[in-house]
Amino acid sequence: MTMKLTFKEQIYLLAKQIPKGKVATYGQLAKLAGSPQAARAVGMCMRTNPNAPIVPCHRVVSSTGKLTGYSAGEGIPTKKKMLTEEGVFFVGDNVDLARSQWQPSK
DNA sequence: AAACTGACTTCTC
DNA sequence: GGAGAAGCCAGTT
Repeated sequence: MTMKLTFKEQIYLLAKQIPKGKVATYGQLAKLAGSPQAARAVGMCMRTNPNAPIVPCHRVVSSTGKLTGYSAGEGIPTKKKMLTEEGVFFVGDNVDLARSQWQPSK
């Protein structure tokens, strides 16, 4: 049978699929991974894993578009800067999800 | 194996 | 829309 990927493995695979200029919410990834209520677990995976270069965790934000946590650089400020550079739309300090949320194909 | 933790989400006021 | 409280999940100790 197939190798059962751990929850975080799936999260990483999904995160890597987020296109530049778009963002996904923790809950969104959780849902795509098969656990709609595991948004919290998703955040933890990002935090407990220093694989920043292979996983664009800066493209993952909260359901309100707020930038929560970021271990690299200056933290949130750096995260916002990176997203802005990629062309993500902002409304103040929050991402304009209406325009910049990733919409994966089914 | 149990308890604690946390980069979440949703509800109510 | 902001502040506070409760619920849920997987990982770590």
